[in-house]
Amino acid sequence: MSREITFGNYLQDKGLKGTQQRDEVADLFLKADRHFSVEELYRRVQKSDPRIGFSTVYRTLKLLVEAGLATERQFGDGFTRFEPVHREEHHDHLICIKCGKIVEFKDDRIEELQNGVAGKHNFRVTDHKLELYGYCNRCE
Amino acid sequence: MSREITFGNYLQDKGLKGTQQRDEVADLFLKADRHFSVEELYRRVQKSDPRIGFSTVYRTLKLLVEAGLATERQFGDGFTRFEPVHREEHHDHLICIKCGKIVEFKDDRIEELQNGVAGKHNFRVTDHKLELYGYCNRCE
DNA sequence: GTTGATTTTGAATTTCATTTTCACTATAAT
DNA sequence: ATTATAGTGAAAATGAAATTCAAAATCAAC
Repeated sequence: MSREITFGNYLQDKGLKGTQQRDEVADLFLKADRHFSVEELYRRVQKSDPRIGFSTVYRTLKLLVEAGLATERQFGDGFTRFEPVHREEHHDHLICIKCGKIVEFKDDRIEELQNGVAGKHNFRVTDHKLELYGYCNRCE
Repeated sequence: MSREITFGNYLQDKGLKGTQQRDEVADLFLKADRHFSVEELYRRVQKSDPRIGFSTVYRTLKLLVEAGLATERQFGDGFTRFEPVHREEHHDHLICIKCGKIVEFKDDRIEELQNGVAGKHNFRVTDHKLELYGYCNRCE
């Protein structure tokens, strides 16, 4: 009986209104399927509709997070970044500290070991973050 | 011929001055051997010497990072946290999202797998961050 | 131990990403 | 269409972090 999770459905379920701005921001964000700082997404949004404001991009991104369609991350450069959630699977990041390139990866064995560690400390893990910082082959 | 890495030696090598304030801040920080937000360390410093300012705590913490005696971390609560570096070994964190408890752990097998992943993507990893978020047994 | 060039201090100010405000507009249920 | 409610965007506010600057402290050379 559960509906598909879409931004539109989320808004409706919460009694929030669907607006042209929200749709545009969400579309651009979700279809690009990569990491965005608010600034980056704002610039992209501006190109397709210059009348959409910074606040709206911010607010929409937060709604997407609430809806479970985006996650918020800090890579330590002072800017919060958002990324679309791929419903299938979790992933982690390799970050080049020179050029900023971000590569996603996934390793089931690492996740297993993580659960083992958490168990040893009597934690129930609900989320995790693994980031590897270094130099990509171009910057090396 | 390399000298021991101490804060005093670092300052001297860089032509910086050793001051009472720096010593106090560094001492309290290093000997406490736990995570601090700047605010937290500032409060502790205030108790032993109320005339030491916020900026000095900030600046000293940054110097400690430069000296390799502290690392800077973001746990996503909006405050930068600093922790003394234990020269022996790297460690990761288990964080309770209810009470804020932070447990350190280390798992060599995870580190090995990380290096494997990085290699596959032609990255040379210089640092990494692994954080497991969840509920500790008390908050569960 | 005094000097004096230079660095550090700390209160206050500034910065800057993010959040909030508020007058106005758009949405959607009736 | 009306109306109650929520959303918008420009501007202002917020708050953690960085910076400024006059006064104070440090330290190498005397």
